[in-house]
Amino acid sequence: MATIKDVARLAEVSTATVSRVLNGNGYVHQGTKERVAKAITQLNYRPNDVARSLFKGRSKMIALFVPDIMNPFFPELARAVEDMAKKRDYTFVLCNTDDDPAKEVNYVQELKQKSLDGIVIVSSTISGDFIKDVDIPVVALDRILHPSLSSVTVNNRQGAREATTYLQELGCKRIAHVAGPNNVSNAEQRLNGYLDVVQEEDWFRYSFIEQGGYHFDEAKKATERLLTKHPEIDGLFVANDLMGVGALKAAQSLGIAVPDQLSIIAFDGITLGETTTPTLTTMAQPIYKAGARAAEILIEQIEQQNDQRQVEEFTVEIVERESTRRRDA
Amino acid sequence: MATIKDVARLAEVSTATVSRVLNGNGYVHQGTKERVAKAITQLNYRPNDVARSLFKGRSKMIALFVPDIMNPFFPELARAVEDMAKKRDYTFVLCNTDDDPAKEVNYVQELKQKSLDGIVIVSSTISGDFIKDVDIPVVALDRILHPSLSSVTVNNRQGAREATTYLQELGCKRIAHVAGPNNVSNAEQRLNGYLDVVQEEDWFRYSFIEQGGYHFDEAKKATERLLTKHPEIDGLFVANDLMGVGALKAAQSLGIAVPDQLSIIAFDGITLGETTTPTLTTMAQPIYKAGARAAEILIEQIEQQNDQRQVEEFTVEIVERESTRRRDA
DNA sequence: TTGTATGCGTTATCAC
DNA sequence: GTGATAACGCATACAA
Repeated sequence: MATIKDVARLAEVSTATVSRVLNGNGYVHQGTKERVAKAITQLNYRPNDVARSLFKGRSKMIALFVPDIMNPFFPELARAVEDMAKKRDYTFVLCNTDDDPAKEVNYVQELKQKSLDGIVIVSSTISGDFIKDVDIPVVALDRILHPSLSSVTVNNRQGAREATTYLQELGCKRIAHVAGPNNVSNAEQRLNGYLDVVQEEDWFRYSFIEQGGYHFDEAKKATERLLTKHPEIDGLFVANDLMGVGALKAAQSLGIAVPDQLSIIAFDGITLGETTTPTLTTMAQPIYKAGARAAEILIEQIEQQNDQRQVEEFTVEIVERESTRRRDA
Repeated sequence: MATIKDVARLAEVSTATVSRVLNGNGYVHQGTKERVAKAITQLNYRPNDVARSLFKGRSKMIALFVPDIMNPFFPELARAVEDMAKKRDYTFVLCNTDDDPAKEVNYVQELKQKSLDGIVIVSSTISGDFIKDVDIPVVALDRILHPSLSSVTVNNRQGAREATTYLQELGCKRIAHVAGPNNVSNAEQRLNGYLDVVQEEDWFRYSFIEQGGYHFDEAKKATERLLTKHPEIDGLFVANDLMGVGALKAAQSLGIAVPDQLSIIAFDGITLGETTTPTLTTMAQPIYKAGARAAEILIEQIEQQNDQRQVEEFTVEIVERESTRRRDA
């Protein structure tokens, strides 16, 4: 690989001048500029980003932390962040944290050694105190982590209210909820939204709620428990789509017809919900937009175009598919 | 961040000595070693990887190129490569190429400026001539790219034969194929495996084959065409699971019962096939193992533990689920 | 408008 | 055993 010295030699100028034309800084005579440009193309010269990083202390790299890219919610988020990174000339690093705080801290450590410029993080486990002391920009995505951080989320509580109300309007009389993990902010908000709507109903009891931990299998079992102990359930709000598919499977295994006997609505709007039979009604997030916006905020923060904390909340929208149907009166 | 100089000063030695204890190179007195170690912990010193990279010309980073992480085949591959990277102390960069040769070339360019150490690539579009001239190690995964490259794949042709034979053994008399794109090596191999089994059958005609381009929607349409023009089809081999789900949907929309009237078997073994109704029978690849092995070979090549080209082929295995059933005689 | 010199934080070479 | 010091490739402060 040619270096800036080779270019300087060929163009018969100093390296400083080459650097100037490279970065468009300072004055440089039109004629020499052209000589340098010619030398650059002749040698097919590309600046060494590592040397640049060393000098600048910045690397033009950002990372996305997700619990596990194999969870079908995250690929679209990853794609969005990567697209924005590329658009802004950043390299995209992906880290799977398994919701393990030790791994998260370890990643931060290693990436800082590489002068990583910033992190978009989806996490509920990392200590807020740790993350606020990380001295590079961090943007929380999908879940709130710490009040000092910028974040991009959706209106989970309101969305959950709408989902539950939708089931009511369909004519469901007994609406249960398969909840996400109780230490995750968005799961709590979805639970609260559900409670907002049903808590005052005379039939309501807490036994209409079961934990599904955002996992397919757990949700399937949770749904089986719900439908067994409360056969009167005719509507189910599930905290995310992955669990929603688990719920679908549970109903099937118990011989309960969806949507004829039971309407199911979930949350997220991932593609998975379009491939099941019946397809899954859901409160769809603008997943791609949220991911892209998080990356954009991060980059603005890195480049100090906008240094202050930003909190953005997108709106979810119902997507009616086959797993819900109006009940006959 | 503390630097090696700070450590040297605190331990009252030279930076050279600190470097020695850091890397375990050269002789250093036990006592000084301890002093240095103490200074390191006291300052919470971490070496600057950028400076190291600049000196060494290597970055301890590897990349994975995939067409699109949103395609459900790739997240497991990405996870595998990332896990192996982490295990060997490499940082993991993810690139979505959209099967666009220009983007691929551009990524290579930019990553080389960052001294990226190597690439695991899933691609059918990049020019083999270009990639063989990339002067860092490259390992092809899932698809063959160029004869000079190391690669990790599966026995596509044999797997396709087994899938087709399996349908025959089930009693299917007219077996059609929804094929992948015709410029992709593994898709061609799967098509050939199908042909190996059915080409000599007297009923066989090329109209039993339709292109699905490895896309859900295309496969759905292709299947509708197949089942419309050949209502006698009772067995379908689909070139991958994503398309298999599309085929399932097509059959449903035509009112054809799977597996009662039509048995469907696909290829890959991704999780998606477990969530459909009926679940999808498939020739399952050891996706995670293949990804991990590709990364391992890459790293061996980078670290010159094993410099020569490696070609590994894993074996696929049938996973019988609900989309196939023995036909009554 | 351009060149010289210095530093970014490491590692390796060569003395001592 | 240990310490100066050059070098990795670039960008900037300062001179000219």
